[in-house]
Amino acid sequence: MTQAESREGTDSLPGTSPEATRIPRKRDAEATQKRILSSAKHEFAMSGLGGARVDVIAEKAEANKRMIYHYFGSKEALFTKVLEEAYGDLYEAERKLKLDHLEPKVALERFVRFTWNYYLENPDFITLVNSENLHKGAHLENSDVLKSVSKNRLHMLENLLARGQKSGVFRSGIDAMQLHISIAALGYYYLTNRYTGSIVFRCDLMAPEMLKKRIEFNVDSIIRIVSA
Amino acid sequence: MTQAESREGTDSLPGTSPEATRIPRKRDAEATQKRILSSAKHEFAMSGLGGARVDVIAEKAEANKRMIYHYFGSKEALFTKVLEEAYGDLYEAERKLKLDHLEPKVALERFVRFTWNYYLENPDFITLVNSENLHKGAHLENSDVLKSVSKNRLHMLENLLARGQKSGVFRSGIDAMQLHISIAALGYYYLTNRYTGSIVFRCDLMAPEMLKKRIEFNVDSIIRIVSA
Amino acid sequence: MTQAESREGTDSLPGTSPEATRIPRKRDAEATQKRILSSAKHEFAMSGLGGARVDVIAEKAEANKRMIYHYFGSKEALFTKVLEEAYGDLYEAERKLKLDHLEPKVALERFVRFTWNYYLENPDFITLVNSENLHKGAHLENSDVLKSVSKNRLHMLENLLARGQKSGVFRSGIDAMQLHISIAALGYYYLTNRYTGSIVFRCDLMAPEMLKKRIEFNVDSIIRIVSA
Amino acid sequence: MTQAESREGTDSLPGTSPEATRIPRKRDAEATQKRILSSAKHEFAMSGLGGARVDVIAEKAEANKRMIYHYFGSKEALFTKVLEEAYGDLYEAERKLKLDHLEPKVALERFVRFTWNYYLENPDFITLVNSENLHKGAHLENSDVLKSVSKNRLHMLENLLARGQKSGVFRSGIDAMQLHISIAALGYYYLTNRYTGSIVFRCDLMAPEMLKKRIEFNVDSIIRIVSA
DNA sequence: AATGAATGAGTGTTCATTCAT
DNA sequence: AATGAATGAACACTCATTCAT
Repeated sequence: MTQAESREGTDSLPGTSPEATRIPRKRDAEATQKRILSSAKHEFAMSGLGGARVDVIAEKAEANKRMIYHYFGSKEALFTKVLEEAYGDLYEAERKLKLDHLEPKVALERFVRFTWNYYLENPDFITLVNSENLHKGAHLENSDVLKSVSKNRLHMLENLLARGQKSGVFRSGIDAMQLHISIAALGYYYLTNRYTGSIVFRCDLMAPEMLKKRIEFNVDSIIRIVSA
Repeated sequence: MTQAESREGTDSLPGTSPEATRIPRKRDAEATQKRILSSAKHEFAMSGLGGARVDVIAEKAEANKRMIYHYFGSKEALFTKVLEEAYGDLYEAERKLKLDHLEPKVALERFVRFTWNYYLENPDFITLVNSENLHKGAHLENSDVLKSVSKNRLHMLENLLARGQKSGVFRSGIDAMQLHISIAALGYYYLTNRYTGSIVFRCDLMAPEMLKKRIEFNVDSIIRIVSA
Repeated sequence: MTQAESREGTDSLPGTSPEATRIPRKRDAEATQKRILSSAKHEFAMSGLGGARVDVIAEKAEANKRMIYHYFGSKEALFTKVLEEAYGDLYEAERKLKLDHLEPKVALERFVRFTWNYYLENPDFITLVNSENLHKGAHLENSDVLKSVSKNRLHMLENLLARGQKSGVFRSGIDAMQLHISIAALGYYYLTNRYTGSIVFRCDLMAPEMLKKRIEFNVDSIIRIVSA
Repeated sequence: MTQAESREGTDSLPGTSPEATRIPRKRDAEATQKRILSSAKHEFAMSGLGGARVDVIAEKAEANKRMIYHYFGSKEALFTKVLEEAYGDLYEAERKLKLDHLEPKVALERFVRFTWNYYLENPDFITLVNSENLHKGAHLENSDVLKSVSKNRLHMLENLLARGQKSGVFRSGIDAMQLHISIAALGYYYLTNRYTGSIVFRCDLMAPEMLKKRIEFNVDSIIRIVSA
């Protein structure tokens, strides 16, 4: 199962200006893989693992179907790769937040809003995760990538809670994982079930003012949950 | 889209004579439909709409595949029926709670625990709802059954909040729908993502002590959210 | 793996004449299976297991491709069935020979000629067996059908040899299996390699006079081998 | 299906000056071709023409797939080349036997044993020939190589028979070709059908003592066939 | 001389659905 | 009421071969 074997990296000859003379990518193996991954992500998110069609993924990636098997081995392996990337992207975005220097309450609010916005702006993530859970986590179970990427994922929130407790704004005894899950839950559930929710509650849950209402409710809820 | 409410329940009451004059039990058309629905619910929950196999549904229902088309018209219509039943069951269980005579805080806690337990005991519900949302609610969009069954769904919570506010235990200005969604969210998210969650957080989210921790955290959270 | 499940057999109501009123075969499951088997035999013989095309088999059987999987489960299972039938047919033809009442030498000659003619008239048999041996016997290894059908296959020849030895026309100490194999070999090899043979020996091995020459040579050879 | 006879062989006619000064061992083009041929022989023998995979042949030859097309033109042309080599090797081995100075009976026995051993030690040969015959000899039909290599193939046996007849140990009127074919047949058939044979006769035809039994039976049979 | 990227036509197999009884 | 037979379109995946470097 070859993948990303087109490692060439530092081919910038000394003297060539920084990004300027980017060599046009041999015959574009890397670009093809990227297009396939992107297309696959979209299709898997839209239709689930079973529902997505390899032909469609290939077509939308402007690649030959055969390339998918050449680079990823199978539909399921491609799905795994897509999931790993999706998690990786989220975690990287989380890490970029840099909340350590902010006042704990402000930092927490920022994290809640970030999580909400990430779901809103990356609707694929939610459906991908749902798909994987429908399959009982079979594709990530043995994923070293996910394991390495999700290591120490609670550190940030733990630090934040510790700081808040020390300064007296947060109560003590809060389980970081439970809080983390809750922050995700309040946004995720609303968005993943927006269709049935809109029918059941007879209103458009995705209307801008509804979205605004929801994020404010969530921020307020989380603050209340942790407040001293 | 046939309805066929399939009423039968407790048939042979003690004391009724042998086979007596009891109406000859409409063959077992009704029973067949029930078996199909039950089998379909399980299969759809397990594999999604696309992943479920009509053959398997028929086989597990000990019915002929043709019967599915005879009674329900199509796989999608069957899926719709299954969803309607699933929602109907939840709402009926909710209605049976009878929280009106309880102290507001107690009643709310009871509702949170009920919701959590319902998800735990009816894991099919969660995956069915996920499936329908993957399909953008297409099967329930025009469902009169769902509409009628979900009418006034917030009444109970609204009354509860009003009572709590009047007695001073709940703060004012709480949006019943947002709260309702949050109560569901805190349980639903944890359970629907239990597989990826267990990988990411490196622990068995379904271990009894973990489940206990979670429901207590949820109850505490909701109470904090509404408390005055 | 359903197969031949359309057993209905003794549906001849008492009173209906013997074979006369043959019921017109419901919706012809049996006939379809037969057509598929026959078509498959031909295609497998012509192109081997790997080379045969399921589509072509279906088409030539005037059946839907799906039926192949309905009745036989897979291409390989179909191949197995074809092999079992092919062996069954040969053995049945062998059994019909009734050589017991013939003078040993005459009987042996008859058997040699029969074997040769069977190969000539059933060229499929040879290529099917070659195919199966290319696959190291994987499809017949666990075939109960073959095992049961090939039981006591040497009896006839053993009896024949015993009779001949007693009457003094055959020498003693002849291994029935080796002889059996040799009888087959002398015909089989000539016919299975008729194409390369014709090239190598620069003559048409299938020309009528060549065939005649060959069978006479074989008869003579076998008789010499066993003669006292 | 392009043929592209892939002529390369002996193109440097003796006397052409230019290249004169000993060609510097064409890089390792020659070695690559050899590795490809060897790998191809094995794969074709194992899986047949249709079943062999160009990728696998290339991989096992530690060569690039493209090289196969560069040197041989097509899969079928490669197959042809493999066949030609296989026949060439057998004939060369035959020629090396030098039976002319041996007593006719001894010489014949030696030839029978040689043939058997060659099949045993070169199992590829048998399956290759079977494959080609499955394809009706299409790849060797127009092979000048095979034609030239198989010229006068019967000479040796004809001489041997003549010598034996003259000395009175062999009977007269024996067709050399039929005998040649029979010698091959008795070994070839046993070995090519060893898998189905072992199932049918319920014994391991490849067990050392069984092989011994067979070759002795064959030697004895051939001697009886030709004896005066 | 040698190689990885790319392809289109095809493989066996599966599916929801309809037909005939 | 119930069933086995039948179907056509599609599906994931494969292959020999060619292109570009």
